Amino acid sequence: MEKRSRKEEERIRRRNHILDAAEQIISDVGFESTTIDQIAERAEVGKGTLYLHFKSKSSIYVAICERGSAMLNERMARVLTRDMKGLDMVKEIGNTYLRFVRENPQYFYAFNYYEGILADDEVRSSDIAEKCEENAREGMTYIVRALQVGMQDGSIDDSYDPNQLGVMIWGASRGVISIAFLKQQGHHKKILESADIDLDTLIGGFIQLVGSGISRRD
Amino acid sequence: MEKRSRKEEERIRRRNHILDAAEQIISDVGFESTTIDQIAERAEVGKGTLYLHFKSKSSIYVAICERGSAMLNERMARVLTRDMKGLDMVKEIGNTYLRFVRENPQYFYAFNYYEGILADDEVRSSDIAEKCEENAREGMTYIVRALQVGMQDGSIDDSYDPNQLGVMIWGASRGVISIAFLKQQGHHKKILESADIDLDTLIGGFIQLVGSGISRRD
Amino acid sequence: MEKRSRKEEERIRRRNHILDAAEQIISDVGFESTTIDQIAERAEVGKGTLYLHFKSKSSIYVAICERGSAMLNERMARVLTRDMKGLDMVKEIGNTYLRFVRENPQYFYAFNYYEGILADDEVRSSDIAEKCEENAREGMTYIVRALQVGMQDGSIDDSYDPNQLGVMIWGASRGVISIAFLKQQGHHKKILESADIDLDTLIGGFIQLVGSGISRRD
Amino acid sequence: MEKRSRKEEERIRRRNHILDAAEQIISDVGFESTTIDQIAERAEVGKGTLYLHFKSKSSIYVAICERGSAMLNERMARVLTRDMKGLDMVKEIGNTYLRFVRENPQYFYAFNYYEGILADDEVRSSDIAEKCEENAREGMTYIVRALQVGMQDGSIDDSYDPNQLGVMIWGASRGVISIAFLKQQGHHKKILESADIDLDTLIGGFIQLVGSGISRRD
DNA sequence: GATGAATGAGCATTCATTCAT
DNA sequence: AATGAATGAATGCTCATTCAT
Repeated sequence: MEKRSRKEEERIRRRNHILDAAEQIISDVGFESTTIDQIAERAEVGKGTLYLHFKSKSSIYVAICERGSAMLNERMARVLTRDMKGLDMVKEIGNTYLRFVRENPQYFYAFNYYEGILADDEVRSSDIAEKCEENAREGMTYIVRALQVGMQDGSIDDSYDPNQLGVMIWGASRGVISIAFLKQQGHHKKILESADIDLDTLIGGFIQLVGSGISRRD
Repeated sequence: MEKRSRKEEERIRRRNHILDAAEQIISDVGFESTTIDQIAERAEVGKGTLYLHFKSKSSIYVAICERGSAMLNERMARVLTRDMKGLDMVKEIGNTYLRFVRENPQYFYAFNYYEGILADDEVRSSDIAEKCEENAREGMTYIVRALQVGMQDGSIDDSYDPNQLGVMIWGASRGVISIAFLKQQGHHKKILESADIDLDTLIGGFIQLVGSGISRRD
Repeated sequence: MEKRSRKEEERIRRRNHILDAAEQIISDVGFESTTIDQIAERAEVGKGTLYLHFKSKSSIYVAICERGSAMLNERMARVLTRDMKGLDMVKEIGNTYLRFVRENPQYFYAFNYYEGILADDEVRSSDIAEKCEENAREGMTYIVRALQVGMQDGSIDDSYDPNQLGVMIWGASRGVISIAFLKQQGHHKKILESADIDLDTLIGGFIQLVGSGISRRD
Repeated sequence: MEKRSRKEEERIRRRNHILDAAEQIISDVGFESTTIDQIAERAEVGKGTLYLHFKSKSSIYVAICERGSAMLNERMARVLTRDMKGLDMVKEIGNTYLRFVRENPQYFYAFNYYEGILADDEVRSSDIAEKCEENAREGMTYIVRALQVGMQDGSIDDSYDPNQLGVMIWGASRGVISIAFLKQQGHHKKILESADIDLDTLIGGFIQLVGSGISRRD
């Protein structure tokens, strides 16, 4: 059993090594223009080796999404264990999300690109895509749970449907962070510079805006 | 001058005809898999003719963005002329945005795709990209103006910076609408169906959420 | 109309030029190991140009078969116009076949390879494959007609079914010529050299054998 | 010596096991698309193990030919031991061949494929290819022997050279059977269906044709 | 100006073979 | 002996762009 485990471990290490390389290349040149050759070269493995671990280029991308969403979920789950009002939990989940994408921008790009990949039915029905969907659902749940807690403890306006509210917050957060990232890349310079905005201020303000929108008014 | 003008007019008509064709193809098969040949065939012009009007495939995409953002701006500008409270103006701009992307989904995809294209320096520094940026800035301004009106007439909390708030609302709206579109395409089924959400409800709720967040509390 | 015709002519010339090149390469290295790049290089055209004229590699092969079978048919048809007994016609068709494959060995390889290509449904249902089948049917008919003539003029035993007999002769000829070609390539050396056989003697003997088999005995 | 023999026996068993697997796969998917991985999996051995027994993929194919031709020879040899006229022996050898390819179509395909493989000099000079050639020569001899018997007992026209006649009959038989197989696979439908032909009728007729061609006329 | 034939760099993927364990 | 992970050369095909007419 010892040996079996060693082998399996090595397999996973190799797989992660390839994903690391892929993430680096994607960060450098973007999803669209990343090629299999580049990934193989960066990972210092043969091109064929990639296909031992992943069925196709798309499935590498999906695997990156899976890895990223699992990491993010882990962090968000931890917020729910803390002793605070639901409203603060929601805000804290927002901050967690922000920190995560700051530290791991490649995953943010991956998440955005993910939907485009799923056009391929082959990929869509794969185990890894399934897991990816499940992760997304789970992440969504953390937001909804925090909202429910807040509605229960009175910190959040309970006239909203928590599921719908969760989706809105999820989508809106993606959008705002997306804008913030565009700025980092130098896009929409005129707009964003005129507003004198940095990532933290923008997201901070947004969390406050949402917080204000959902908080109970007495 | 008459003849010159006639010629120029014909040029613009032709250019718009090509863009129409490109939009149709993109609506049918998506941005990534649209080819120059398809566009030329649909436009009923030679492939070479495309290159008389556009420097590259990317520049066609940028031109579509430009056209779309100009159309959107026109509609948003009209909201500002109406006699209503600033808060309602903001909401109405949101509704205008929603109606626009419902009626012209191809532009929504185009806006999202646009940023990816800008990686190409050649495109980035083109006149048309410049105009595109200018349009985005202008659109942004309409939101800011509505916010300023609201802060002045007392319907909107004036403790926010209107520029920052504008960016947030812009980004958040994009994100929420993006989610709604994903649902239409059948993505994230598990999450979105569990929340029992349709486009109108989601956006309506979101506008209410933002409205609630920014409205002045007495 | 003049210009139109010139264009079309050029197109056909180019197409035939590519087929010439393909035939040469196939003669040199065999069907299986011929690559698109080799054909393009030999034809002195870009790789993409090949795909302007042919949908796929397989369709180039089918086109070669079509060209070859059309040429062969033309020659066989001419035999039927001659003033001779049916039995002699059959023998002369055999000799015509022999001369054809001697002068154009590449077509013999092509015919043998043809069936393997048809596995691809895409190719199988193409216009060119259709034409190829039609040519094969037509060629077969020439043999059957000669047999019918012979049965009518009393030179051929009319107790056979001419259609069945035609298929047999067709198949047997293919087989014998195939053996003869193997010898040319140095295969089955031991067998063939021990029999001290050259192509002409072998085929000549075979034609005599068949002739003897089908001739009427009084 | 006992132990040595045991080992050797095991080696041969393993070798044959691999060939069995290879034949099965080839029957299923055809020669061209059979892969080493498939063979290894079906044989339930590691891919590397294949290379302990066979130098290359081609040499597996050659080994299949060797096995098949040895089996066929065994059957044909038995015909020669029977008490019958030479002409009937020839016909019976024909029938034996027919029965063999009906029961073992994979060998028929293998024989046809064999020549293509021999282009590779490496394979051509191998021991196993040598043996294959020897088998073919031996099979040829059985036909020649039967012809000689017939010429001696007066049932076959002795104006032919028996070696040449043997080659013709061998080649022609291959050709006719090949046609019959094509029909089974649905090729040349138009031709073959118009002749209303089944395998047995075709081959039966062919044996009769040859028999008639070679039989002595008084 | 308008055309579309020609181009060829670029790509994802396959698979026979090797070799360290 | 047996294995199977690793390899990378090789391949068919695409498509944005050019340029001679």
